[in-house]
Amino acid sequence: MFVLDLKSGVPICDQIVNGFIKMKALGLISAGDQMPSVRSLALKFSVNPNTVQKAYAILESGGIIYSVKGRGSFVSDDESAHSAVLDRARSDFKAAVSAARDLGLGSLELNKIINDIYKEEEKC
Amino acid sequence: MFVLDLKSGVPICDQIVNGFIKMKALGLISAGDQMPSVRSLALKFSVNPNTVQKAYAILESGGIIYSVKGRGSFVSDDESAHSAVLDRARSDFKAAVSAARDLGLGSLELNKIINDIYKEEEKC
Amino acid sequence: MFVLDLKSGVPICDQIVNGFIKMKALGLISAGDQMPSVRSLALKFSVNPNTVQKAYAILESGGIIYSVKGRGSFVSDDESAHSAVLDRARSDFKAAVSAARDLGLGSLELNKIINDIYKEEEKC
Amino acid sequence: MFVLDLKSGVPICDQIVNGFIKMKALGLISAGDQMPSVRSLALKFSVNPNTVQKAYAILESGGIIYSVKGRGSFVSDDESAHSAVLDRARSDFKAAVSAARDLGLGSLELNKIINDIYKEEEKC
DNA sequence: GTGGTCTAGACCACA
DNA sequence: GTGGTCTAGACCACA
Repeated sequence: MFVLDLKSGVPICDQIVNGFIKMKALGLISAGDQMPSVRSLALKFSVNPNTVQKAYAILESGGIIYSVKGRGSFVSDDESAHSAVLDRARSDFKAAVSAARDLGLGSLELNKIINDIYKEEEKC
Repeated sequence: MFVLDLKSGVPICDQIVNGFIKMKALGLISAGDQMPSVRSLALKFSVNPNTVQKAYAILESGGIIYSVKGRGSFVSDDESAHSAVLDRARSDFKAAVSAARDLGLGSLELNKIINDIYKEEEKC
Repeated sequence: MFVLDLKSGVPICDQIVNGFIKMKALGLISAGDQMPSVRSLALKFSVNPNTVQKAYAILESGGIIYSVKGRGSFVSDDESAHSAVLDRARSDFKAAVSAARDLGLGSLELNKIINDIYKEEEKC
Repeated sequence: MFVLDLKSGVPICDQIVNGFIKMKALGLISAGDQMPSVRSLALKFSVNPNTVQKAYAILESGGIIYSVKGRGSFVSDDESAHSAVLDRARSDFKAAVSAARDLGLGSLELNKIINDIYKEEEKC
């Protein structure tokens, strides 16, 4: 399970959305798996249920999960929805690379920044 | 001159700041050049003059431009400003890498995207 | 037999009710036929027995089926039930028309859609 | 402007979403037009600003409108987004027609229901 | 002024 | 128990 960083400035809601997208990308959750209930996740993260609800609504509108009243929320088997998310992530990243290039940063330095950030992750 | 994208979600103020930084990086404006007046730029972009004013203040605090009372704002020749710009670019890029990582993109793929974009530049 | 679509957002209970009504309309079940037991259907559909029970109660209150203590539920031969089914169908259809109208679809287009679908039937 | 029916059972939020979609379909609002502010619409409809906010978020996620912090919300010029909404409406309506047909309703009766509902509108 | 996020808490339908 | 909607009200960034 992922962790929230309340001080990061990134909306809690988005952190939850991204957390589950990453979990699916990593294979930690798969199509058909039941999501934790809105209330239980809110308790676990010590946030308001409405915030979790909003995150789940975003995931559902993106086709990543679906909800059944009275039963719970489940990971969708719509792979195109998940790949659409990754496509957008790639395109956002490309824009960031172009912006960095335009300001004069070299490819070697960008590669180094990436490796530093990913190495940092390994430590955790 | 650069264009504003109101739909992008990026604050107008930031877009103006980044636009001038990029113009300087690309050599479209140089040390000593006079900046457009706050009023004229606000009219041109159809935005609130306060927003342009704020962007100029940020550029000035970063040493990119300087203002002379009664005459206007000018592009600075302060070389230390250049490194500040690069720092800002690096920090923006780091944020983009973290965002991509959070969505499950691997470092290898990011490195590949960078190399593709920089190779494309060589062709030009 | 019909299938349930958990992702559709339509309450499971309603889907079961509609499924049997449709089966009767299509002649797949007839007056006197025994209904599957609540438990067996719940197992088959992997839903809560209470949900099937509720669906059967709705079907019974509509005169579509009747239950005999200790023996099970059976398809009714009550003709008045048929008109109740049609009433329900009409009211569902009216809701669909209102929804389409609210989104700006015109009556001419709706009439055309109907005619297209019914012409398609003639071919079969 | 459209009106809300608080007794209808249809979520207020959806009524607002559909209201604007219909207004766009009818040409009452066009690409680039500024939407009423969240607060002013909440006041006008006597509903909570959060409810309007949610409706606007749904419209934005569907590409119907876009928001600019500090400036307001505007009708998008993404026509494909609007036609996607209409496409879904058509497909929902087709499903309703098929369901009605399967239960034995004739095309003449369905056409009559449509005309009755649309005539009712004319009176208003 | 504008939109965006979040908490707190109520109430509903559905299983 | 589950998710969904809504109100009330606070606080934030941005223009």
